[in-house]
Amino acid sequence: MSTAPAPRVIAAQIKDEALVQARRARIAEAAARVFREKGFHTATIRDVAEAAGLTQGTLYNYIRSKDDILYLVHQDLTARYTADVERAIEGLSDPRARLRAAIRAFVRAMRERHADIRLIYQETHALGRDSLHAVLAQTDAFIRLFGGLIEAARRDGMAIDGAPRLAADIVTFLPVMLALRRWRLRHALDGPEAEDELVAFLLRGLGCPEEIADGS
Amino acid sequence: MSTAPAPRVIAAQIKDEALVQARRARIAEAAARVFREKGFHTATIRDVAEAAGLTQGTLYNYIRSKDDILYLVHQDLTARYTADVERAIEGLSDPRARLRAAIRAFVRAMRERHADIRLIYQETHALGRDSLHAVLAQTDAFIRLFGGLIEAARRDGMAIDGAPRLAADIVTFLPVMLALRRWRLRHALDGPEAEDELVAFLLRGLGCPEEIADGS
Amino acid sequence: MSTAPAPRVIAAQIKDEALVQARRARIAEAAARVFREKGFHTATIRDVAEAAGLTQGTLYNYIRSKDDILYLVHQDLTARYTADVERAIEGLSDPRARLRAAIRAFVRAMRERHADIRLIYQETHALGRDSLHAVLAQTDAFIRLFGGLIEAARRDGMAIDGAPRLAADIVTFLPVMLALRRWRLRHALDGPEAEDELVAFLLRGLGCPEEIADGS
Amino acid sequence: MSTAPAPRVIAAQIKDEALVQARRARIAEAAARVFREKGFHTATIRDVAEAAGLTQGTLYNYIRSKDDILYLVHQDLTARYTADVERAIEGLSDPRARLRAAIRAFVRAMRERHADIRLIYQETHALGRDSLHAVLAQTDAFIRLFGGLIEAARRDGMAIDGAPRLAADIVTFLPVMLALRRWRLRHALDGPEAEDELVAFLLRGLGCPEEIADGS
DNA sequence: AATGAATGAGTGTTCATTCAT
DNA sequence: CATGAATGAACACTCATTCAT
Repeated sequence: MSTAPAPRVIAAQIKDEALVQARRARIAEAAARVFREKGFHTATIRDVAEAAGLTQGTLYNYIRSKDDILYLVHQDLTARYTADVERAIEGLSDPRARLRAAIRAFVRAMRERHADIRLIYQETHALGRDSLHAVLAQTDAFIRLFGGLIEAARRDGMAIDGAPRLAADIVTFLPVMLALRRWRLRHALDGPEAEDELVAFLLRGLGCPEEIADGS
Repeated sequence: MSTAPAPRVIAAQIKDEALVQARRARIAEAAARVFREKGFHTATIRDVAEAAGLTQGTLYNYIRSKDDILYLVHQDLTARYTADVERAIEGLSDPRARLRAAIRAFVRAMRERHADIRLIYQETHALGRDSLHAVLAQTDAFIRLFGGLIEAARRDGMAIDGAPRLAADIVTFLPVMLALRRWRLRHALDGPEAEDELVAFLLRGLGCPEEIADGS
Repeated sequence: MSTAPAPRVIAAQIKDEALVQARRARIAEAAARVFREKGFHTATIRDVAEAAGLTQGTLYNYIRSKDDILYLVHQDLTARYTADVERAIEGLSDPRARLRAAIRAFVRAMRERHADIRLIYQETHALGRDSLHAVLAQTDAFIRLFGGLIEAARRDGMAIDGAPRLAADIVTFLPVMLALRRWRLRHALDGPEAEDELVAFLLRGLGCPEEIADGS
Repeated sequence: MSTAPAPRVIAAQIKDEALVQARRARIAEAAARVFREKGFHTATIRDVAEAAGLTQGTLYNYIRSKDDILYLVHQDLTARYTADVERAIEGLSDPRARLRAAIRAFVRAMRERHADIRLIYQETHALGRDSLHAVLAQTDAFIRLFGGLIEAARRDGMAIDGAPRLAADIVTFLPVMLALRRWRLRHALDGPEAEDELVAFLLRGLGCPEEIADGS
């Protein structure tokens, strides 16, 4: 429902649009795997092609450059956690319930998709100018999705007196900690407990601690 | 006061220890500049040497590999924001005041050192095994510094009922947003305002909102 | 009338001979266009196929290799200026008039077909062994055509006392200057004037300057 | 004495200017050899490096791109035949003698350096924009050198009534035939004979056939 | 201790050609 | 007879690292 930003167009040598879609999905998936393991710069096109079950030459029929691959990965991974959140609020109509569900879903996504999230935060800067803008636009749309949920909850009467203008940013950033601090949290506090604490912290910070009671 | 972790030892060709220290400081500073601009992988040893006013050959008298340089940079930048915080609480003895001052200082450091922080979060994964462990240990010590401050404040009677075990992590992660979301915040909410909102949010999240009143 | 050299045979996948002829004409024409713009090596088979309105696969039904295309182009372009000259002397029977008309026509062809001529002189060396021999034989026949015209004029009484053995070569080479030195002549001396000067120079060099009077 | 055009500057990684000069001379010489044999596009950087007795990496310390090498070759070969001509007129002061000597020297250079000349005429179009302009400027200067010689001879009283404005171009183009038509002339008319005929033809074309008598 | 030239393995990318449908 | 996806060998160029002076 959120206005999805126009994705960057990647030119292909292949005419069969359905084939292009399918292959690119496979490439994005395989590349994500490779990049997670070795990092974008260390990974070679050869690695990606092999992981995707394609030859180098064939790979280049579907993308134009290594940057295209990185863009494909970003686009795909961002779409995934966005879908997680959208799916979580799909049936709900109560604004407060929608916000709570969204936060929960996002927090969970950050924990479950930690490797993907780390990849994004590490390699976004390696994107070319156009790819970067497209990805940031996509991320921006996601953050604004939360902005809308918060605004609706407030209009519905929820008392949000904390960080009025930063709220959407905070809510979409703090949970990233579960991915970027995993090296530390894994040892200290694992699993869903961390999720619960984070959700509570966020709601309290927003100024609506009472929501904790009926959370989850 | 916090137990500083043993730094990784970098072997040098040069005997004069003072010279080694001085040169490495210059290298770290120059490399940080170069890496911020071009990223670690894109930057070449030549770039770093030139920026440091050394020749390539000379550079290699003080470091053993490109990874050493990245480690030097991490070590240096991490030490800087750590020092910011330590300096902020230096004269203070009241546990609550110490915690508040530390949070403030850290938030400010994240905003002012945004380029350095972004560099750290983007390139840490490029570190070699040993360098990575050393840097994570350093970061861990910093987080534990906050853990200690929080614990002290609690013992002093501060009501911290939010995220007891995650508190130190949250406090040392959320402000990073000022650096990593700068592409967005710059347009929305610039300068010290964002700092204030963040501090308030953190304190509220910790469960001690009354602290806001006498903040700063 | 001159004995046209046996052209190199290009094997085709297609049985319909008329279709093969038609397609190859289109390919030669399209390829010439592409090669003039980008050069033979820089141009891709894809470029040629597109320019000819064929797919890559179809293209390969009419030629066997990229070299075949280059040969087709050479063969075609050489035939064109040869036809220009042959057409110019078609109705004439007076040997001296025939020679003069041939020279004029060739000079004009070099100026008008400058792009084609440049293409020939630049890319002939890229031809494979067999193609090269075939093209050189074709060119040789063209030069011998002039040799015959000169010989006939001499037998008719024209005083040709200059460069008796090189005459045909000179006459068929000097005008090429209008194509290969176009980068310079365009600025200095454009259009038909250059043609006139060249013709006069050639006749004077051949030792029959009196021919200038009734030229054109 | 002629105003040499400013050559294109090629950036080097090496500081020792004398070394750069020496190496580049070797590279130009070796590359010319390789390009003559295989052509510019077919020759690889590896071929050139090997022929120059350098490793690939070292080669790139003295040039920036393959285009640089081609430029180096052009610049070198053009300078060679230019030097041939300049050397031939060095001691002479009589304008007519100077012109005659220059023509003779150029004709001889074209025959002796036929392989280099063919290389130039085949590969000039492969030069990049800047390189091309630099080379054309160099060639233009050479042609203007002849323009000056012709003008001086005319002022001295030599009757030049043929192709006044094209004279310099013709004189510097026709002899190229000895290189570009070598595939034909070798069989028909070899050695110095062809040279003599060409010189005679040129002088006759210029309208001063009496010069033939005291030629050579 | 400083210099800077040499090295060579490695990388992204291209493209002529083939062939199953 | 047409199509267009697949192939893989090849190539220009980079750069961290070494080492003789």
